[in-house]
Amino acid sequence: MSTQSNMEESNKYDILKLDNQLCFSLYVCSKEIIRRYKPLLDPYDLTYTGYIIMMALWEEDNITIKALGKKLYLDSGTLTPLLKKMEAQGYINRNRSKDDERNVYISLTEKGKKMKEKALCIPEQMICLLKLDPKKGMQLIEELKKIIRILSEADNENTVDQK
Amino acid sequence: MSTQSNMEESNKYDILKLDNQLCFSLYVCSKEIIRRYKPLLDPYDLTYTGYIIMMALWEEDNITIKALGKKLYLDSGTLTPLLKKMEAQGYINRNRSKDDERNVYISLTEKGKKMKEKALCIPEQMICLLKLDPKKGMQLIEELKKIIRILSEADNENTVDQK
DNA sequence: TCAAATTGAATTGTTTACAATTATATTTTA
DNA sequence: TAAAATATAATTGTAAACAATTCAATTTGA
Repeated sequence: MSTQSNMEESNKYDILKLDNQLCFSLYVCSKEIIRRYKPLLDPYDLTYTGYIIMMALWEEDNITIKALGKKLYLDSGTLTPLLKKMEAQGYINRNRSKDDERNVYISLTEKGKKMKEKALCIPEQMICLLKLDPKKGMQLIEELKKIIRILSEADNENTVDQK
Repeated sequence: MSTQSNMEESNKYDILKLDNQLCFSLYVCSKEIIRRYKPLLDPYDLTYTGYIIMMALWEEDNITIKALGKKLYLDSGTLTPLLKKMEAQGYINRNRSKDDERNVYISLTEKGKKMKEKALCIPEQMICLLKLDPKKGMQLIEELKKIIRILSEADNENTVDQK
């Protein structure tokens, strides 16, 4: 449909068209989905970023900010203020390690743990809204992870020489 | 690989895992790609958002902020300050319509038009970095557009009744 | 062992992004 | 035709996000 057809003449500027930009589609798609999370997360007074922090902790509790950032592809500049807010909200605790005082461990409070059960309806509702076929969805996720992997490998190639 | 295998036991909380979240993959993928645009756009002193504004205008020059926002999925709160900056940089002009003074038309300056030719290497370099197979890439784009379409249809369903 | 390098979190500054509101212009309708 | 409704940009306020820097703790290695 929008791929090259012999009806529309093609020219060298086609690669500059928004319709042919993978990144633009990703950018719009991710923003538009995240916007739809808002009403689902409002009852918990969490933003999407707060929600993925909770998901990371439900998978693995009591991890450092560093490890959390690696999982979520976020840095301390984003996480630190957000985690302080979530601590104030009673979802998590922040504990500086006695062993190595550089590390701050984040752990779930009872409230944070209890939320997991109630949160089950969030992805359920989102899958429904997206009319997502589970298989198709997982395939898409795998494609995206492949891209993410390629990018981080490209980074490594540019940094192996320094040691 | 990360889909259901009979090795790992599955439980009802699987849908809450980051690995199974389409939105999270989209979010990371789009952020990580956009971050890689930075060095390519720095020579033009444009951010990714400025770049997609340019792409929109290269496709269709002299359109209203409203139309630009619809194409790019951005609202005036984002566009107005950015367009003012890009006008100051000499890429575009902003003209309030004489016919209907509510409309502000955005058009490319000569500098803005000239950039199109030089910009060709930007998607080229990105495709190379992503090691993207053009066909696979377009398929992925179509999948993403399908999702975006479903979301906007869902919005319409919730607003048809008001008239 | 102690200076230098590295690490992890926090801070600072800038840019995006969106919701909600405001201001102005235009269109509708009573 | 005047009031009400609608449309478009601009503004305001808040939250993310990241780069770059700072600070303190730890590790390395000379």
